[in-house]
Amino acid sequence: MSSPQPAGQHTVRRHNSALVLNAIADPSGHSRAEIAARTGLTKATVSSLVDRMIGANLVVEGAAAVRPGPGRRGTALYLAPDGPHGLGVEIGVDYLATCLIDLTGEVRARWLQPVDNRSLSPARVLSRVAKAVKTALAEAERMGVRVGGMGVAVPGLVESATGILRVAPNLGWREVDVRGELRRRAGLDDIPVLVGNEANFAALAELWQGTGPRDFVHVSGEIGIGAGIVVDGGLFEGVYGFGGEIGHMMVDPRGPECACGSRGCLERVAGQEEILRQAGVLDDRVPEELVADLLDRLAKRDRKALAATRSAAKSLGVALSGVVNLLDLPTVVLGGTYARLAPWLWEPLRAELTQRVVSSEWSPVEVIASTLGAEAAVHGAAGSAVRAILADPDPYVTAVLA
Amino acid sequence: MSSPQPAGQHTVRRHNSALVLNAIADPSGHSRAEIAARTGLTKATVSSLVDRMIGANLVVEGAAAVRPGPGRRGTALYLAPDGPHGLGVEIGVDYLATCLIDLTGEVRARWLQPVDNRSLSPARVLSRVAKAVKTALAEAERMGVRVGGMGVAVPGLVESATGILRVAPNLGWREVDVRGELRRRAGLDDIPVLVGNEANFAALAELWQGTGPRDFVHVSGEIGIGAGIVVDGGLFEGVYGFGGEIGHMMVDPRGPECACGSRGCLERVAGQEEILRQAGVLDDRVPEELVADLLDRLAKRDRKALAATRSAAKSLGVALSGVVNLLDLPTVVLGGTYARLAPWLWEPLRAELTQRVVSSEWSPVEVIASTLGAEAAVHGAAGSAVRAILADPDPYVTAVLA
DNA sequence: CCTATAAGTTTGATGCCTAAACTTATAGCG
DNA sequence: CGCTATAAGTTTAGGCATCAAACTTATAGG
Repeated sequence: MSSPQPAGQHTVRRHNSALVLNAIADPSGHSRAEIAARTGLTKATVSSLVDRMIGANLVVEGAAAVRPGPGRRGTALYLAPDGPHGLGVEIGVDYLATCLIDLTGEVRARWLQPVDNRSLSPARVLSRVAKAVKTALAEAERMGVRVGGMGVAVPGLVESATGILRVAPNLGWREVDVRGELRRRAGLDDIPVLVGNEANFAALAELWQGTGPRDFVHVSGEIGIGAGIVVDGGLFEGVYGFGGEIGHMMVDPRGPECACGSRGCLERVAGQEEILRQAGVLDDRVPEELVADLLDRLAKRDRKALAATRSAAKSLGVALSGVVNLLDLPTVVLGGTYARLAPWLWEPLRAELTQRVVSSEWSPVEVIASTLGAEAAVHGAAGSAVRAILADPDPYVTAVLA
Repeated sequence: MSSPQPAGQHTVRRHNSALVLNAIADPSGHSRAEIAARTGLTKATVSSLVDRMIGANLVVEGAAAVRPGPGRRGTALYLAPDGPHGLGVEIGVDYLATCLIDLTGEVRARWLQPVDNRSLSPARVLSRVAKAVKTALAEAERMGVRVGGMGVAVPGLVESATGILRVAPNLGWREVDVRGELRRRAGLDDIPVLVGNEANFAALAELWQGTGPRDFVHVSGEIGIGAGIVVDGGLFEGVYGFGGEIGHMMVDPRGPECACGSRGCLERVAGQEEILRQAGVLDDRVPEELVADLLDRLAKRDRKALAATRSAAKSLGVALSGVVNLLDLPTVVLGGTYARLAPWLWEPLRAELTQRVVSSEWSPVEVIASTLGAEAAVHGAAGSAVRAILADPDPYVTAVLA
């Protein structure tokens, strides 16, 4: 826990810089005068802060806005498309993804390579990752943009203070210092690196996509089941960063045994693998094909597939109603494979939630499907870097101008 | 959601006032120079802020500190014992409690009246409460202290934005505007009133008591089972204020039917009533006597009592491991009746948590029993008022000095 | 071309903080 | 007893970010 810091004038500027930049982030483009009106600052202050941010290449002036009536036209302000970019990396179980994202959240470059990372040692995987990072950095240099930060999504428990990956069951990793290794192997001396759980980054991607809710729990089921909790527009990580573990919440004490040693864990009962097994489509094809097969059978109203999905939805509803009761969240977002299964999950899931959530009478729980595809986590990872700048631009501005 | 506010010099003073006052809150008593050193502010700034707070009667100077070596002695600063007090009210199911608390958290006056509030209409209960509030305010006037705020603990779901009690099952209340009614009936025009859930206030009392953990979940089981979640020294309330509902988390899908319509809810399976029933001590005596009987039997190693308690502990462990996995909390605090049962709950509870919490290998979950008695909730309610001032003293100071 | 209106800049004042000098108070020592 | 070193607390001058208000620039409409 860092001890609280005293405030001075610089604190004021820092706060107001963030306030102004977030007003500018509106893609419709506002003038300095409009920003002043909507932030409550004076035009003079806004001008002064905007000048600094233009100098640091966070903001650009656009064309004069067309506005009816008399008076001078304001110059619209936008986030600089060639401002600092965020680099996202995802170490998946069977692929490696990277992308470059600009301040507006637009993806400017992406890479995807299928690799079976389970069969490789962490050292080999990390050297591949380092190579991918170098490729992305080279591309950023070619584009003439600065990389302001980097996010790395991993399918495991990451200790937020140290960035150490404590365990990634589906990767077979334990105690890997992902941040340190990447710093060393890819030469990232001056770029902030944030390592985090894949489900959490996916939830953040959902948050930053469009104008969705600011409070929700995002569940995604691929190999495991992960949840990302977003409260008041920020990720809830927990004290050590291990928050959002929902996979081993117990749904049935007499349920099937789980690899973790307990019985009836959500992951074991409502995970992708169990749905496929119960639907009778589990064989040695790649997951993607199996899911496609399942969706096909669901569309054809296959009895076993429907029953399997319905049963999973009910278990998911039990676990999620616990989450919602505890955290009082108005929205559940289905991500990953659950997003694709959403049409069949919806009704039983909603029924469970309505019945079990104590406050549903006053604040009904909304269930929505994510519109982001499989790349949600990389986007979230890349986005975390640019969002860090948007949320607190002044240190970046000061560093650039110095 | 309130839109973000611009910062100015007043924001700086406000922030630093809180910083300084929190340093002064250390009961060992520090001089201005020490406060300056530990906050990072200059002596000049600290002097200026302290002068204002002395003027507003939040801080008093004590005797000169005895310190070895040469040099002038500093004057120790303390929270003013006669500064603003907090008024706490608890509307229990079968009692009404009030208390006055000073800035240091010391209880300066307390009242308790047994009343069966279930059998009375909300209007009648509220008029009793208003009377109790008036008594407390009169006592505060007699003591010559100002009442800076008031907290009201109720056993139900309170919407934080409006202060409306949506439902209190064990009281049989629905949609009661407790804040508005009390304001009207007790004439509290200029005193801030905060209405909240009893379990949440109990958790806050635990937080403010001594130097315990800043992140924990506090479970208390009286009639229902309530949880208060404290994260980073603040209560996690959820979007609408309905957070911390743990009583209807499902522990066994084939368990006994619950009044809520589901089966195997934690409250039904591990609540005080079920423990007493399974132990064979449930009759028409008052709850206090029944619990005493149970404790007696446990001390005498009564088989049925031990089995009942153990079974409840396991169920509690299942539910709490879900909570801890989700929120990554390092500590579970047992409150209310569970605190008294703690010696018999510990072992099975810890076993469940260790087995089920995914991150327990890196951050073992600590289980502790609350040292606060049945009055935790009133203390928390009263404390919330003084803590509001301590957390942000400047508006109060400005108002008093104006 | 003049007027009204609005955007954006300049200027002076205000408030809070800092640094450094200054005053006050105390122990240790000859 | 008085001198010196040391530390607490106060005073003063200066910096900095904001604000209010005056000022400059730009545009529509008559």
